[in-house]
Amino acid sequence: MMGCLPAAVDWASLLLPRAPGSLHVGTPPPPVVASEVESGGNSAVTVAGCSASATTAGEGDTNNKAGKAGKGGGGRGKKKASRPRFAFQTRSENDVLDDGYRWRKYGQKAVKNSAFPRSYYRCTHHTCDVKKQVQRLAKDTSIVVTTYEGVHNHPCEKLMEALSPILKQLQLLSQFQSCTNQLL
DNA sequence: CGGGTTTGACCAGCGC
DNA sequence: GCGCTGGTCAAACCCG
Repeated sequence: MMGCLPAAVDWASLLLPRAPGSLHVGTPPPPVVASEVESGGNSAVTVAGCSASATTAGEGDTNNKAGKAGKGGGGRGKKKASRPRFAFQTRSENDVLDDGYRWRKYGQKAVKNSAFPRSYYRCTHHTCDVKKQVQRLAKDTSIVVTTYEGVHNHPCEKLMEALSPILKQLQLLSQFQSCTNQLL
């Protein structure tokens, strides 16, 4: 794919505890129509918790009313598991933002009120059952809505690799602060 | 050849 | 109860 941590995503800010409305993890907040947060020139990330409907689109209708021919193979259904779920909008040319994890696409659906299909991804890690949905906003096609479901139960090498320099800087900074405190 | 993507079909939830 | 819609499966296909 591409490099880790594209510039379009302010991952550092995502990882930090933020004010209410910025990031919800695991708690089903009220329906969110998140406002955009410009961070830089070309990047915008909006984090929104979501309980049921994470998409807000408003036009088009390209659903597939597939004729249901009888064929063996089915046998699944949707589980309404109340897993931690959160969504955020990214202004990006790429539908799939590289968050450091490896994802395998397992489906794509044309959803109602959206000219763009919704893609379904699943974490390729054996023990991990995290899913994510990716969809472009019909209103603003430059905005990609990514909905994560579940929490990774394994480390992300790429993410840690990317964060290690930042962590080192933080450690140095904390050391520096403790030194200055002693001097004062 | 193995892993990932595409795509058609099935199934269940929900609204009317 | 029925139809619509979203979510998922799995075979076929693609690519390194």
